[in-house]
Amino acid sequence: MAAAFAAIGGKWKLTLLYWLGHGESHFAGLRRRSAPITPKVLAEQLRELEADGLVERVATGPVPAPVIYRLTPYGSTVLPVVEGVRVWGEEHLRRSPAAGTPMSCVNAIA
Amino acid sequence: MAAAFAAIGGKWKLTLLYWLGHGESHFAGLRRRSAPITPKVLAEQLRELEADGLVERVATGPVPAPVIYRLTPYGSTVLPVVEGVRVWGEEHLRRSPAAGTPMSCVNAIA
DNA sequence: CTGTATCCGTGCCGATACTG
DNA sequence: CAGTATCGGCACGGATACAG
Repeated sequence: MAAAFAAIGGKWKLTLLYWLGHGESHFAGLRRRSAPITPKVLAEQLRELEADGLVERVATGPVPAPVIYRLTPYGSTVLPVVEGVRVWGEEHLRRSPAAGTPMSCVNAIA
Repeated sequence: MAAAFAAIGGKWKLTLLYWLGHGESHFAGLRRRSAPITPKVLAEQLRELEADGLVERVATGPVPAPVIYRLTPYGSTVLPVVEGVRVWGEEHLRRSPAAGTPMSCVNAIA
């Protein structure tokens, strides 16, 4: 429980994993899709995901060239979990629409 | 995503839901099983879970009498999600045993 | 036994600005 | 484009003590 939470418990990690589950992406792409995340936080969360072996960075050439982020095979194993959370979250929204707004830590709509 | 995180993203909520999924329990029982949670935080998290309709309090008599907490029918719908997270967390522990110790927010072993 | 009150530390996140 | 640097805030969680 706690271990899982440590790996995917960041504010944006589920969102990032969700988008990466839809295909690899570069920094700016993730930033756009996960707005309004700041570059600093995005870099932090990506580095943590990378440290946990869920995500890998692949450089595509000499700078300036987009750096691609993609799920590792291991990272793909969380997708069902992420999807489960997402689906339940939608149900929860339908049940109590207020859930989307009043929270402080709720900005991303994945 | 964000809505789900708001509902179950507290530090102890997954753990509490897990235990409650194993049967209703009283305050002290939850406190013991979720050690080292403090009474203040336990009360907070339970109240939030209650506000989200996942958990209900039932008084069993005049004080001093144990107050029972149990999942609502709606609360039961998160159990699959919780279980998914838990199972993945175990896998993750096996893969990187370090995940259990270095994190700051990792005390509960559910 | 079931909580509440008070105080406090800090982890997490954010804004802004800057660099290769 | 892909980040890093610096600074700051504040909500969240925690310790301890007390109360019905």
